[in-house]
This record gives sequence, structure tokens and C-alpha cells, in this order.
Amino acid sequence: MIVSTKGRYALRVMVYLALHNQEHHIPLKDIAEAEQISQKYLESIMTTLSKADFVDAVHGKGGGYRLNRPTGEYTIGSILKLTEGSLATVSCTTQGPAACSRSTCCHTLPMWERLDAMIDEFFEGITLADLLKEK
Amino acid sequence: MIVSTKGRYALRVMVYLALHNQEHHIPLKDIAEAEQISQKYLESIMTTLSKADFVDAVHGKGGGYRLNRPTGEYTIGSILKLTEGSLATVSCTTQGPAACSRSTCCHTLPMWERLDAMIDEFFEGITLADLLKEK
DNA sequence: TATATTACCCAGGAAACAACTAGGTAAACC
DNA sequence: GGTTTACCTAGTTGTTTCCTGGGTAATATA
Repeated sequence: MIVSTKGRYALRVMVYLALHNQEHHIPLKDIAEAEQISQKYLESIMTTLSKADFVDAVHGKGGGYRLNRPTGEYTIGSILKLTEGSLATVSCTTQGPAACSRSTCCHTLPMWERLDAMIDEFFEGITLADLLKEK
Repeated sequence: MIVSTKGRYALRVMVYLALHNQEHHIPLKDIAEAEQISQKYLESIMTTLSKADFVDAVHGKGGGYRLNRPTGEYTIGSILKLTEGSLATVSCTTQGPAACSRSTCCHTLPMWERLDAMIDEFFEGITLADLLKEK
């Protein structure tokens, strides 16, 4: 697993907000119900998205969440990196090359680096707008 | 993390065996020491490789392990799938589409499937022989 | 045959992480 | 002032990862 529920939930919520991009904000409760995600768990994810200005959050009655950019400006990579922390496929590549004492002579490290680059390119090449067209 | 130490260790051992492909077999103890991997932990990995006929195992003095195919015939994908069980990036794609009740209307599922396909292609396109040329 | 040397088997355990829960406080609206 | 919402801190449960311990089975050598 490279992407946990945290990242997947975040993506689904962003898609949901994109599909319901109205004038009014959508409260967390509604999103959780519609997407069948634990409300409490989703809270922490939404706060992360809000702090990074991925969504606009409004308190009180009539409040909730809303996207604050056009869907084409959110790459999937940016959403996943924010919520997952990292998309590294192996621990070798998360920290610098100094992390592994064998890095200077490791025959597999270059492959991991190429894989990470490929995955990064994959996710950065897809936007929220692209996802809406799927299915 | 898509690949745990188990799969990474397996790869490193296979590379080690490829680089030391002599007439005689190499005992586990030597491999563990050279690669700085827990001997006990490596045992279970080697048994997996042996059972799948990826390596030839010989008991007793002078015994140990040895590759039993040319390095070009081992794809990285086959080694990782054997030791990791699966290379799926999200739980949605591990089981069939029936696993997730939302699969019929999920906007993100096609993306995960494309990602999995891309990663599979990546690993199946690299052989042990290719890794030896690295670094 | 005895002994050393190796691979194999089975069971468990510490630590980390993932996924979720509980119980509050702060802001905005009516 | 009260309701409705987002936000904050902490804890809990379950799973997985990584590793260890204590054996047994096979093979070679003396």
C-alpha cells in the first residue's frame, strides 16, 4: 500500500466538493454521510486540507467547506503528498542518501529512485478536473 | 511504502547471489553478514525463494544457496510479488471490484488501476541482470 | 556412526502504524 | 444566548512489520 485511507478519503472528499461546487459551503457531516466516511476521522483530514488552503472552511451555521481554486489547479500529487506526507515507495528514498549506509554501493537504489520519480510524475500529471471525467 | 524490507532484502540477496555466482553454494550466514541483514529474519525469506525455485538450496556442510537460472530470467516484479505478496498501491485494487461497494461510481478507482498497471509494467520490465549494471 | 554444518519449520513478541473514537474549545450565525 | 459548525488534544484498537527463540531434518566429513 502506498496510499492509505487517509489519502484516499481526502481525494474522495475533494472530488465530492468539486461535484457539489455551489455557492454555499458544505458541512462535514454531509460529506461524511454521502461518502460513508467516519465523521470524526474525516475531521482531521479536513483540518489538514483547510490549513494548507486547499479548501475554504467557514464556522457556524451555513458554514462548512468549499474548494477555493478551480479543479484544474489541484494535482492529485499535491493532495496525496499533503495528506500522506510522502509517496516514497521504499524507506531508502524518504530521507537523504545519508540515511542508508549502503547507498553508495547499493544496486537497487537507482531503481527505487526511478520508480519514485515515475510515480510522482504520474500523480502530478493528473488534476482533480481529470478525475471528474472518469467513470 | 509499497515495498517493505522483506522485498528489498530479497532483491539484495538475489543481487548478491548473482554477483557471487560460483560453483559452490553460499550459506545463509555469509549472505546475512555481507548484506547486514538479520540472519534469522533472512531465513524465512530464503525459504520463500527456495520453495518457489528461485534459488537452489543445499543442506549440510558446503551447502547454501545459489541461483538456478540466468540473471536475465528473473524479473524484479516476480521477486517482489513472491516476497511481498502483492504490489497493489491501494486496498481497493487488491481484491476484485466487488470488494468496494462504491466501485461502480468511484471517480478514483480507474486511476488506481492505471497506477497499478504502470508499476507492474515497471517492475516486469527490469531483470536481475539489469540491476547488476547499476551503480 | 558421530558430529558439525547447513537449511527448514513453528511459534511468538516488540514496535510502529493505520484507522478510528472521545471529549472538549473556538468561531460564526440566528 | 443558543445552535451550528469547524478545530484541537489525546487515547484506543487492530493490524502489520520486523525480528527472535527454540527446535527438527538433511547432508557432508571424520
